[in-house]
Order: sequence, then C-alpha cells, then structure tokens
Amino acid sequence: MASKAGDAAILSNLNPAQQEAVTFWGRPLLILAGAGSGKTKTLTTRAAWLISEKGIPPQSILLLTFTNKAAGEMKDRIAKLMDPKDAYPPFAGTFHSFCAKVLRRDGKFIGLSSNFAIYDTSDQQDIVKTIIANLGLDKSLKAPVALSMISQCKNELVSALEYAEFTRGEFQKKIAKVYLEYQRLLKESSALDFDDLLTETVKLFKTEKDVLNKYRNLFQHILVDEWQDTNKAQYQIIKLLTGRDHNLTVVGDAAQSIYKWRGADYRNINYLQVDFPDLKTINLEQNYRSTQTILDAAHGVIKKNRSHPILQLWTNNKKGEKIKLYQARSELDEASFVTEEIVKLTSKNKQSKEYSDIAVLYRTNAQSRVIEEAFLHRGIPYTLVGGVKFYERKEIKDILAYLRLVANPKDSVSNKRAEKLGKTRFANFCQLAEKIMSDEGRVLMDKKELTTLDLLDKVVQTTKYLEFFDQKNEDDLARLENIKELRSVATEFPNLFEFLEQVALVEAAQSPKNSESSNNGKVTLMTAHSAKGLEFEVVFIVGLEEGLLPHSRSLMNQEELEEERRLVYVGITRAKCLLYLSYAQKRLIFGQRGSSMPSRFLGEIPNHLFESSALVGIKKNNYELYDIDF
DNA sequence: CGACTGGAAATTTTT
DNA sequence: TTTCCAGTCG
Repeated sequence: MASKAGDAAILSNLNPAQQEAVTFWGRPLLILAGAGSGKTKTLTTRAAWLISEKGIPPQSILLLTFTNKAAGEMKDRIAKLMDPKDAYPPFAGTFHSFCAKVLRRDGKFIGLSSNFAIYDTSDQQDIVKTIIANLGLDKSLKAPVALSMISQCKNELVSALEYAEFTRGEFQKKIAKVYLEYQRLLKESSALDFDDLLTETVKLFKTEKDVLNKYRNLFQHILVDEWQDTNKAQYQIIKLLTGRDHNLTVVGDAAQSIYKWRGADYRNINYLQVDFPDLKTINLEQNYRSTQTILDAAHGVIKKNRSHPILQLWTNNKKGEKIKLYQARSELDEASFVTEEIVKLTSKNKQSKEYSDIAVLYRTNAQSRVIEEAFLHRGIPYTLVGGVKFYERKEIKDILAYLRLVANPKDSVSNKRAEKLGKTRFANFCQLAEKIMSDEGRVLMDKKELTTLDLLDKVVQTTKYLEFFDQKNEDDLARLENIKELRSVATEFPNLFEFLEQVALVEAAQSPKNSESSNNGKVTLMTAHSAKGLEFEVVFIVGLEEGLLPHSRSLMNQEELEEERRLVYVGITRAKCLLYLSYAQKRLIFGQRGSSMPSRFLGEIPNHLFESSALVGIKKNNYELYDIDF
C-alpha cells in the first residue's frame, strides 16, 4: 500500500515521456535524453520503479556510469526514492569498478590472481619508458604516443598478438613490440591497467560460460548511463551480460559525445538497434534547465552536424535574455570583460547572482591563466577545476607504492619506486612487509586488528619517510598535509585491499579538504569538457576563435570538427539563464601574438538571438577551406 | 643519482 | 611563454 502511494507520487513528478521511459516494460530500451531533460531523474526513478512496482530485488539491478560522482549521485537518489523496507539500493558504479570486482572474484578462471594491482597512467608511463629504453628503440617514440596506441587497441579489443600480426610499417611494428612487451611486464607484475579491467572482463565472459551465466542470472536488469561514451569493450560487456531477457535500459545523447579521442563511440547508439532489433526508443526533449533563447542558440549550432541524430529541445521556461557577445581586442581585454560583467552581475541588487552561479568555460587549460589574474586583481573568488590530482602527488604515490607492494609483492612499478626512495629505507620496509604478510599478519588483518591506517603508519615509521620534509618549508607542510589526508582516507577503508581499490579507481576530490565547504561562493573556471553534466545560472564561454574552438588540431578532419561542435553545444547547454560568448581578435599563443578569426560556431547561432547586431561580419567569414560539406 | 641546461613542443580527461 | 624531456656534468 505504501508502495502504491509512493509510486504514484514518484510518477507524478514526471512528464509523459519520462513516465513512459520509467515504466516501459518487456523490451530493451534506449532513452535519448537531451541536455537538461531530466536524464538522471528518469534513470533513477526507473530503478526505484523496478524495485517497488515490479518487485525486482535491488541486488538484481546493475547500474553503470562513467564517473564515480555520477554513480554516487544515482545511488543517493535511488535510496531517497526507495521504500525504506527495501533496505539497500542496487549496485551503482563505474564500468571500471564493476569490472574490478568481477575480476577479483572470478579472474582466477583466466589466470588472474585476486590481488592484482591497478596501474594508472603514470605507472603505465613508467613501464613503457623502460620498455622503449630496454628494447633499444629510438627515442623519437614517446611513451605517451605508444600508450595511446596501445589504449586504442584495447578499446577496440585488439590484443597485442593480433596487433603484431596485422601491423604494417616501421612505426606500427615498433608499437607492436612495445605492446607485446608491455603486456608481458604487466602480467609479470600481476597488474592490470584501466583498459585491461574492461578487456579482461570481456575475455572472462567470452571464455567462461558458467561465470557469464552467474552474472546474467544475478543481474536481471541492467541500466547504463552516458551510452554515447561507451567504447567497444564496454559495449561488449553489456551485450554479453544482457541475457535472453534483454532487460537493458541505456540513456544517451549523441550530441553530447565529446570523448571520441579516448575511445568513446557514439555509434554504439546505432549498433544497439542492430543487436537488439526489438529495441524501443524514447526521446526526452523537454528541457528544464535553460531559456528558450539558449536552447535555440544551442540548436542552431548542433544542427550543422551530419553524422548523428539531433534532438529538438523545447522548454516551458521563458524566452529569457538575449545572448551577449563580446569581441575583445586581446585575451587581456576578454578577461577584463568577463571580470567586469561578473562584478556587475554580483553587485547587490534584486537580480544579483552569487559567484557560485557563474562558470567560465574554455577549450584549453592554458586559457585559465589570464582569467585567474584578472580575477585576482578584482578580488573575485574562484575555483579552478583541473590540475594535479591528489593521488598523483609524489608523496602520495610514494606511500601508496609501499602499501601496494605489501598487497602485491610482484608489483614491479611500485617496487622500483620504493627502491628509488632509498636502499636502507627499502631494506627496512621489506622486513616489515614480510612480517605483515606472514600468516600471523594475515590473521590480524582478517580480524581487522591490523587496519590500513596501522599499516600506513607502520610503513611511514619504518621507512622514516617523513624525514624528506622540512617543517619550516611551506611546500613541505602542504605535502605533510596531503599525507594526513591520505591517513583519513585510510580510516574510511580499514581493509588494505579495499583501500587500494578505492585509491586506484576513485579520484579524490580536488583537494579533499576544502572541496565541500569552500566551493561555495566562488566562480568556477574549467574546460568545456569538465563542464559536462553540470549547470550554472550564468555561463561564459571564452576564446570562441578559429584554431582554439574549434581547436587547430581538429580543423583538418570532419569527424573531429563535429566533436568540437558538440563541445560548444555542451558548453551552451550548461547555461540556465544567461549566456556570454566572447572571442579575441588578437591572442598571445606560445608567446606569439597572433590574430584570429571568430569561431565558425558563432556564425551558426541565429543572429537575432544576440543582444545587439554585433555579429556583422561573422557570418561572412569564409570557412570553405575546411568545411566542404556545409 | 640529482641538478642543470638547451631545444622542441604546445587539446580535451576518467578510470 | 611555459613546460617537458633528453642529455650532460659534477
């Protein structure tokens, strides 16, 4: 009874299309959800509905996302929608964390030990650098290049052996050699990289039918977020897991696909229709976020893309204010325009905005500097999204190397790192590690009498790691502060293996300390990429110039140009009520002052949406050189 | 091995 | 301009 009433309440908050998406039953479902159309709400409500209305046990639902943040939000929202008697919400996690769980449990069937290490990008670089040196390959082959080729292969499920077999030409031959050696070393270290988590899961599911069936039976319903961001490996995992019942729900929007360069393939939306002929598609096109003016601008841009379907968003919101375009003389002028507008917007009057309502978006991180300087001058508080990640800091990686080595003595990258920190140090550490991993230590760990925090402190103590730091040095104090922060993460995960999983797969918030409280009352500066999934009252998109947005690297290629266009689309649709666009006629790039043309994307926004007709000339620009199709 | 230096390069980022 | 890296020197 309570469930019935709750259910009606749940559905009453939804528009007809959302309701249909929540309650659709019996066939695989593709929800094409436009920006700001209530995608998360729909997906979470569907999960809650499956539980309360269809009696699906929560543990039979698998909800996959791309970021831990999204997973966390989904979990929270489902929990709020659920009847308290249903106890715990379904598993919601990233593809990678799900795969890691599967492989820890059942990887033994394909020769993985359950304590495998997970190598991050810098671990990968370490290995590849030594490989290039050891194989005597010439140094023109850079580790990042080799790695990105290897990663591409893995995204496409091409193994090292297969690659070596079909490869042609000098360059590819070299990559093949590195790839083979790289896989050998990973195996020797009992380690997987991020891509391996996916590809090994595919391998496991393909070769071990019993294991696959176990998971098929376990997960009666699979829901996937951001389908346009899946790569081939992820697609395969879903296809394999979706058993006979085809109880699959995916949500996506091709127009927001901006990660092709790291393997995402929005065409997975189309492939779905081939693999599941009985697929039902529901469009969510009502937008709850932006003014009609902003939506019209976004649509004007995105409709130029030819290679994917485009949703026509509409809203009941007001038409809203016109879009403000500023032609700056230079990047400095642009920065002061943004600054002055923010001062005006936030000055005390009835309509004034909070700093936290405002975001400034740009194409490249380097663009933030000028803006930051202008903000500092004017005393505008801001937070910069991006920068050195917490777990990438040297002091953190050092300590983690010791701890990883305790958990997996074969881990060669951690071993090398630990050795580098000093011979005596390492010798002392090894003694300690032996004691910990003795039967006695194991028992203590199992009994939870030897926690991650205990281990961390013991390691720091025996290695005298803190001797590296000077209490009077400001930078060193910050590093000590980071170590304290790591200790507090350790408190949350008393089991060493769970702790290591956490730090490998979950990026800590920028600076864990001040993420919550002090993010308030600040303007957000970030790339358009990072803005995906977020929304702000006021959005500035700066640097709308040919060569910057679209970026010069994408001008030669139609596919990439369309991705740049999607990036602009994503940027524009972040704005709820006010949108500012700007470009600089002259800009300092790599210390050189160059002049640039306004971005073609500005010309694609209908002229009447702009505040004044500042646009004369933009439409006239000649892009035929690059834009053969348009 | 670590600090210095000269030259080349210079998106986007999560797991 | 800044940043990163390879090569060199102490």
